[in-house]
Amino acid sequence: MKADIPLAAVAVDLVILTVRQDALMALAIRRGIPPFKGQWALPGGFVLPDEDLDAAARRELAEETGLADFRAHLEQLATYGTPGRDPRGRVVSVAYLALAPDLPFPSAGSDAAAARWGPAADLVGELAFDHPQILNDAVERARAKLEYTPLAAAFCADTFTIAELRHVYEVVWGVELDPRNFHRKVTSTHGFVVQADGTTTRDGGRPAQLFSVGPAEVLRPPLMRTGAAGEDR
Amino acid sequence: MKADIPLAAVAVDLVILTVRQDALMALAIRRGIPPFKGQWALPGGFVLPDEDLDAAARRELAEETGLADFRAHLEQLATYGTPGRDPRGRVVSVAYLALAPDLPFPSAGSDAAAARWGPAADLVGELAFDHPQILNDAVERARAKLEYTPLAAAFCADTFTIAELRHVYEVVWGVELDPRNFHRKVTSTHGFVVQADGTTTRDGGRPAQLFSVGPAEVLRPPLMRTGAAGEDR
DNA sequence: TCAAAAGTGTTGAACATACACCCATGT
DNA sequence: ACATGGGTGTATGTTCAACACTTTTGA
Repeated sequence: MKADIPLAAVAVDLVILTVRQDALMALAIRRGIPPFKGQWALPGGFVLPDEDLDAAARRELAEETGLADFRAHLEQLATYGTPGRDPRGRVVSVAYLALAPDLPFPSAGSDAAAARWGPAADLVGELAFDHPQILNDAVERARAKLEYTPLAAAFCADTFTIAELRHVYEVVWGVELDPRNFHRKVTSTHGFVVQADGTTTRDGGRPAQLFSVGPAEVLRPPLMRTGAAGEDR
Repeated sequence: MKADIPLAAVAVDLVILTVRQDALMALAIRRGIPPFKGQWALPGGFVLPDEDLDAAARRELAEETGLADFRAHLEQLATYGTPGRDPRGRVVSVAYLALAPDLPFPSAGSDAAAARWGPAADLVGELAFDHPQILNDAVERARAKLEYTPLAAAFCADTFTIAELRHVYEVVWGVELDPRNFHRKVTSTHGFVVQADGTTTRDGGRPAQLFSVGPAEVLRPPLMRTGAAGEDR
């Protein structure tokens, strides 16, 4: 490569979101090494030579969550490269957004002294680097994507009830949805969910049919818009 | 910076789209230096030390189009960093999407022997590097964004008629829209367009009211969906 | 006066919201 | 039996596609 081309370190940072305890949560890592040692930050790390960006993100996801071959949605979010964003020098960071179901993570990985789930709203005020901005962008992206993709199911287990799926929308959007209209809408949207075997009463009341995500078809039309709540009078 | 952190060159590549001659066109540069000398590619260049990514994109936009202080929409698209995508070595490229009105560009810049507008559909088969993929992603993004943002006006001059705005949608989406329903929809969507002074007959027929983009307000609701054409019988 | 484009009115269909109401389980 | 959540039916309102019709210019 020509000598006069400026070089930079390339990192990937992960915003791993999940719905947990009625809140939208993100995974944060307590930094075990400088800079910002002891502070919370997004999980991430440098891209290896000859490693693809997506592969680096997937590797970090597996490392930090302690789960290999992890069933989660992962997509590139945006790239942050403002000079001075990392005191070590020029670091260009490619941020990724991961949506995961609520699983009890072993967490705590390589250079991390600790890891924790925190409400996204709270973490924005605690993270080091420019990670608050990245987290904000990630949450905004997630909110937007629920509107026109069937991505909400990425927050659920392999099989789920319609009510659990509705809970995802309610938490991510901070609204209440009418259970009856939501049920109709989801089940009548072709390709969104497909009936799975069995029912469950884990939410109490009448047994609920289990569903799983539909086959990877194209789903162009808008899937969900607001649709406010209502009460029987 | 620690010595064992792998470094990479960071570039910005631009997909500059415009609507021209009833087609969605992109700006291509004939490369004046190796690699791929003589072939067509997207305009772009390396990010300077201490230069922000957005600033680098804006600088390249000004350089390649020959227009400084350019009134165009510019947003980050995605980042491409597959090892081997550039034969010179590890190059991570942050792609930007620009939407410009149809202006007669002086074009031809620094290391470019020539520049030309080409239909996006054709250029996909001609570009060097992984630029066909970048162009594809850009067109897809542009198409999607017209649906839920007022961005179509970025393809128009400072003032425009509703018919000109409709033409943008028709070309980008490859559909025909009903002029009457489109007119009603656009003018009744608060904050999309505001009446400007004067009328024009440049499209023939009855003089058309001129409009300009509304003040930078929030426009969350979906602005445009298909809405096929129809004929009076 | 005719063609061509701008713009308004109206109607039937599709869809969304807000509920009443019934169903199937655990306690 | 009754509380709890699952799921269906239905009326009312809103949005949208289709298209008839009027307006205003240039040729």
